Order: sequence, then structure tokens, then C-alpha cells
Amino acid sequence: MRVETSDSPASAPLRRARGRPRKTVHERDDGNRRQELLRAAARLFRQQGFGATSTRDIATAAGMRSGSPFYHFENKEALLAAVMLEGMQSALQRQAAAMQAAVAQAAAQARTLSARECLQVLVRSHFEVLLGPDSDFIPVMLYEWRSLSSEQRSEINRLKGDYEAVWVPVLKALHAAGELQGEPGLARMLLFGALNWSVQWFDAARQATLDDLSECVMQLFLKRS
Amino acid sequence: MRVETSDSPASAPLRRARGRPRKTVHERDDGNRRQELLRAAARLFRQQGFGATSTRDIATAAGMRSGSPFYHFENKEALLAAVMLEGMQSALQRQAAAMQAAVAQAAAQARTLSARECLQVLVRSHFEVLLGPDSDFIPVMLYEWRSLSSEQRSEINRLKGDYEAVWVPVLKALHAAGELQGEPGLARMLLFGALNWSVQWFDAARQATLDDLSECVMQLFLKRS
DNA sequence: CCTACCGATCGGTAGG
DNA sequence: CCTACCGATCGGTAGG
Repeated sequence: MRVETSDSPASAPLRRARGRPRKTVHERDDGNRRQELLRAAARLFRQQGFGATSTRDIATAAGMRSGSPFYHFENKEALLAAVMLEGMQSALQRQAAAMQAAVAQAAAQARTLSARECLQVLVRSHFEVLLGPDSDFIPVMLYEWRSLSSEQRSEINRLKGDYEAVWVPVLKALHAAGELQGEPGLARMLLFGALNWSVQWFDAARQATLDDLSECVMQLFLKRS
Repeated sequence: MRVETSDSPASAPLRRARGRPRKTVHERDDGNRRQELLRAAARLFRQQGFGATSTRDIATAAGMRSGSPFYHFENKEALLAAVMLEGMQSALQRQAAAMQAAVAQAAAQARTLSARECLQVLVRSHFEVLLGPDSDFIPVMLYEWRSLSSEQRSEINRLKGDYEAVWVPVLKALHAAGELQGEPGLARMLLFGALNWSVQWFDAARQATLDDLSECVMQLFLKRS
């Protein structure tokens, strides 16, 4: 479920009445402005890199003055970490939604999903996270990892672990069935590489659809059983 | 195994015999000092990113003062471009050497290389370029591409084209034989992604060898024929 | 969230 | 390649 950031008149009254904020917490209730900062930061970090993007660039892109991002985030690194966190949460939600929908559809036909079908769903969902709408957050996480402090890495690493954990039994089943070959640990990393690299070359305007891409992955990686 | 760019082989022992400390002045040995700058820049650009690495960091790592890199390179961007150029030239040399050695070995047995064997050689050579000794240059090229000006990109793009051109007929033959499936253009990009992503996770100290990795790639991507 | 501002650092240069 | 230096920009802060 994406957070709506475009100014809808209905959402304004829903926010807390003006007044003194709780001083201890930085992340106040003004989700809207904060969200605009996150989106601007994600876009600029992706286009230019973390090191080449100034907090002034981000402020300007979000329609603020140069000091204002530090009202929402402690420092530039915390902004990067927030972008990555948002990206992972969104990715986990999309992954879970895609799996649940597929399971429900199979159940309606009184059958279960094959491992092959599971992989298809995961691959397709992964491409959507990488290349679909609002897809700056995860590429930033993938390609700016080294700019994070080690403290911030651990929190996001937990979510990455959750995300990958869904794949493991699927890949294991395919390997057991002989449909996926090569040492499973290495094979998993190679597969993720094939998918993640797509952010470097995929151009939705000129090339294949995400369905084409997913189909190619299935054909390329899986053996006939 | 490093490529000497402008040094004569005789000059290295000469300097060493004098035991000259690096800061001694007025010896013109541009090739060597330039090479030290390139190596330091490659390492730092890879570790920290282009934007997060100052020219002072690089100068210090090469044993110079802050202004000295600009004696060798016009500006910071030109230094980045030089790192990438060096990486691609080295990669092309290694690729050509690996292919020639394999072809010669097959010829000694009065036979030709199969497409499968060609791919094996290319994959193994690619992993060496990415993960072997002196392997900072190509990862910098892969992950700092956006920091290059468009002028500098075109020169390096030519070399990238040369590098990929060697793969195309091999992949085409495997596709024709049914050993490699999926739309060939997409399949090539997915394959490169699987390989290139390895720089993000491979740890030579704890994990498999480059031979293990190459074997896994072959098993994962190729069908039995 | 803005105004006004600061100390630090950066890429780069002049001259030897 | 070093010394000495500069203008610009950066991350970040005080106070309202």
C-alpha cells in the first residue's frame, strides 16, 4: 500500500491539529512533507548518487529551504537510511500481496501452487519493485549500500533477510526437482544478480514488458522437468 | 600481471636500486606515479564511491600532496574516466588471452572449441576481471557509470562494445542449439547481471573459488543438449 | 519550516 | 610534484 503524497484536500484535516510537537521524536506526524522529502531524495540519490547529491538539492526538489530537511531527519545519512527502509517495507508488502493473491487464485481452483509458479510470482513481483512505479527506493538501497553506517545496515539487513527468506524454500524445491541446477547458495546470488542488474539497463519505454522479462528469466534459469 | 602503460621494463629496477623514497623531488617518472594514482583512485572509488572520495584522499593514498593529482589529470572526472579506461583495456587483454589460450589448446588436440567451452572460458575470465587481483577498476566502471560525463562515456562505451561483441556469437550458437533459452538480447543482459552482481557479495576468503562460481553459472544457465 | 549563518572541506590553481 | 592559497559549496545549527 503506497502512501499517498500528492496533496489530497481530504487528507489535510485528518492530520493532527497544530501545536507543539513531541520534542523527543524527530519523525513527527507530518507525514506528507516528510514523504515528499523521501521521494525527492530517492530520485536524486538514484540519479546522481548519495555523495553527489546535496541536502540543498533535496530540499529544493521538495520545495523547501536548505535547512528544512534537518527538521525531519537528523542528518543526511539518516535520510538515506529512511529511503532504504521505505523501499524495503514497500517491497515486502508487494511481495506478500503477490504471493497471497496467487495462493488464493490457486485455492479457488482447489489446487496448490507449484514451485515453478511460486518463482514466477516472486520474479515478477521483484521486477515490479525494481522497475515499476515509484521504483527509486530499492535501486538506491542496492547501489548505495556502502554509504550507510554499519548501525543502519543491520536494521535494513533484517528486512532483506525477510525478503530473501521467502525465496529460499522455493529455490530449494526447484533444486530438489532438478529444475534449478548449480550449488543453491551460489545459484540464489546469481539469480538475484540477474534481476537486480536490470535497473542498469532496462528501459520500459523502448523494450520489453515486465512480463517479457519474467518469462525470459524462467526460460533462462529453469530446466524442463 | 598489471599492464604497464608507458614504463620501460628497465626503469623499475633502476628506481628500486636507489632506494628512493617516494617524496623525493624532481624525478620525472610520470608513468609510475600516474599508475599509483590510478590504483589508489580505483580502490577508493570502489570502497567509498566517486562522490564520497576527495582528491585529497587519493593524493594521500598515493603519497602525494593535495594539489599533485592535478599535475597528472585535468580534474577529478578525468581521473575517474582513466580508471575505467584502464579497467576496460585490462579486461579486453585478459579476455583475448584466455580465448587464445583455449583455442590453442584445442588446436593441439586437432579439434575446435565448442560454444559451451567458449562460454566457460568467457565466464571464467570475466570473474577474474571482476574478482581477481587488481580488480577494483572494473567494479568502479560498473558502479560509477552515472558519474561520468557523456563525452567520456562514449570512448569507454566503444570498449564495452568490443568486450561484449565476443560473447554475442557464442550466445547465439548456444541459443540456436537450444542450450540457452529465452530471448537472446534479454538473456545476455540477465547473464551479465548475474556475473556483475558478484562483486557485491563474493568474498574470496570465505567462499567458493572462481572455478566453483564459473561451474555454477554453466549449470544454472545452460540446458543439456 | 524559514532566516541567517558558520566552520569545514572541497576541487582546483599559480608559481616554483 | 610541492607550497600556499582561493572561491564555492557543503552539512548542519540557532532561534523564531
